Amino acid sequence: MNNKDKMRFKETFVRYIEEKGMRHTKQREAIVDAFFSAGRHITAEELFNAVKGKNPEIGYATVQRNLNLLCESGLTEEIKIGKQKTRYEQKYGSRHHDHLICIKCGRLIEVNDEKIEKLQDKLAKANNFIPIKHKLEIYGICSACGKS
Amino acid sequence: MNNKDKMRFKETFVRYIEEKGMRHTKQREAIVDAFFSAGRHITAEELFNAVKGKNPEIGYATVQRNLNLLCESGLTEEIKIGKQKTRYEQKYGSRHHDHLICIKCGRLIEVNDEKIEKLQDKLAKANNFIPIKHKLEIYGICSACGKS
DNA sequence: AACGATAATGATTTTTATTATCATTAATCT
DNA sequence: AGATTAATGATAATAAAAATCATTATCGTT
Repeated sequence: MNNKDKMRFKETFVRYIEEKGMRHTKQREAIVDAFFSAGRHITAEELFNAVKGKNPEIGYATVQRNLNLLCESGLTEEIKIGKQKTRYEQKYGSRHHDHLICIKCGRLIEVNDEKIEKLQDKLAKANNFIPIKHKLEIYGICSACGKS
Repeated sequence: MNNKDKMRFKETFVRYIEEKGMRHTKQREAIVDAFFSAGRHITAEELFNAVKGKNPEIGYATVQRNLNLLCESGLTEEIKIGKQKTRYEQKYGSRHHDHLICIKCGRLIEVNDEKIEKLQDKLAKANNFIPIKHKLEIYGICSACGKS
């Protein structure tokens, strides 16, 4: 995700915050910034530690709360895999994608298939179901783990 | 799921138990039986209450443990949706299927599309990924909720 | 059928992630 | 600047699932 996307992401979030009559704070800013410097699929705890580097006074609850806010705004999404703790993935600037999940090393590979997307919509409609979003996870062995 | 399937399911489970050097107990029997009488997507708590009807002395931990065993054996699968508590779905005798999930009423609709299945395998292989299983969940509004 | 080894049970505690509480702080409006 | 009230941070509460452990029950062996 490039810098332009980051700016847009932050602007979108600020707009969301303002629309809900919420306030802009140093902590929110720090959390959103750290969210980008960190890896694509981060846990609340990891993000907390990352933010603490520059803002030692930050509280865990604040990080958790703001991650929840980001999710509510639709800019971010929770990823839950098996017994792992919830990870957060930012959605802005990245097209929708599905995940290949390695059951050996836990690697997440982002993939997309337009045909599958279309067939999913068709499948939903055939059941008089209005599709809003979907989640496709394929579990298996990644190329690295397949060699050993 | 008919009675024949139930018998096969139980036999398969017994075989699994024996292979692992585990023992057959009244509680296991009662839990597996209740698992069938109950709905298709049941929580550990619901199953516990169901079993307690006929076996008041059953412990919660025993139900949980045996559900975990069923999952390990592959006969049963966990379904986690949003913040809901884990539900368990028996897999034996029912072909693989995906889920349409109504975000209004929570209804689970089981669906299947052979074309999607094949494209998924293709997608995985294009990434040098060996697919083992997958999970497709389409969230949206079901026909009943769409009317109101 | 009784014995012994040990798996399973059931009551309870622990763990772990997330949410709620609440006094204090700080952002925003007038 | 002052008032209002949202946000924070420390902590407690929740809740689901897993771990612990003394007791019970299963099952192969005799």
